[in-house]
Amino acid sequence: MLYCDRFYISMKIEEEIKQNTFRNPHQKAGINLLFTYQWLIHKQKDFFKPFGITNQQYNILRILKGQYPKNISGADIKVRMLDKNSDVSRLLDRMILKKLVVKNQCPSDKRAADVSISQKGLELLKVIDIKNDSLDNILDSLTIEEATQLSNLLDKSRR
Amino acid sequence: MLYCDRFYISMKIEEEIKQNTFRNPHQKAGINLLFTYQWLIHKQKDFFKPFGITNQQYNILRILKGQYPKNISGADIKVRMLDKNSDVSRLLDRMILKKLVVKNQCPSDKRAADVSISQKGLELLKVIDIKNDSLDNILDSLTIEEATQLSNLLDKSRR
DNA sequence: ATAATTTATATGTTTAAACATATATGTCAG
DNA sequence: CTGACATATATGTTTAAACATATAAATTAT
Repeated sequence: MLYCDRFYISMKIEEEIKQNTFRNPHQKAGINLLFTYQWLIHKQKDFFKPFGITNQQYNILRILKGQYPKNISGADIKVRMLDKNSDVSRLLDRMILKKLVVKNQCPSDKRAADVSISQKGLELLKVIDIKNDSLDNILDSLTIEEATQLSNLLDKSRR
Repeated sequence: MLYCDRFYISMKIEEEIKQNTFRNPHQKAGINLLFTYQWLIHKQKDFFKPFGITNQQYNILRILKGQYPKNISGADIKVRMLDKNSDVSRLLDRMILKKLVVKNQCPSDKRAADVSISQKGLELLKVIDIKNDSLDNILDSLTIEEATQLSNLLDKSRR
């Protein structure tokens, strides 16, 4: 966590969006989820910016590293992604331009792609991993128990 | 809630993104938050689509209705928005084209805009409000206590 | 009063999201 | 084997997000 953030006073969602009443606790939770996402995603964006990649690109690198040295298809990447509506095809195009990933036609299914992380991609992840703590620590005002509880409530939210 | 959803079996985040291990509970909570946001935002997008507006446009309509019949400036809209990085200027342009909002120059501060919801905007909100339940009910697998708890944990997440 | 600074909004540009459609390969029923 | 359908990916187009910069009015300092 950045030092200056220690002086940041946390605000409730009511104050953050200057709205004092909500229809019900469910509406409030939903709005808070949308707001907190924006808060988190912008923190993450700031974190990734010096490395020249976006959140989604990092997400793909992580997925590919998890499979390394195996190849994986674009469809397989998609089911592992956080945003299932991602345009994987063009996301990969941009990452190929940066030489972070390698793509070939899959020999056993000529429709599919064989995608894997490149040496350069692995090295980038290694550099990012050194600073990983500051990524995880974005949420460290929660205790371990609270983080677990939050995750469980989010699972339950989706039915 | 849609009838067909009653047959949907909720999955934990591990299954949803096919990732079994996380660095720590905080990383897991963060990933779950990003994933659940995507789940929620796409549900909401589907909800708003028949009305011809986006989530952000609805958000602005709500804000303007909250002030109605008072005018409010673009900057004031921004501090009330869920996404503080919104391009309010062009968002309003699009809504003016749809005749959902009205914008004039503020006489007491000629830099500022006096924005208010139009009659057409109010009527649209009225139609949407009738179906509001299905918006709030997106999260109704949570009890009232859980929804409150989730909201509190989200507040705490942001320090 | 004037220059410097801040604030409110607009605009230009690049990149990505959203959505529909196309193409090519694979699978399966008959 | 053939036709119908499913799947994997690519591409075209429209719209919006991201970011920098510009303009104009208001505020502040000197």
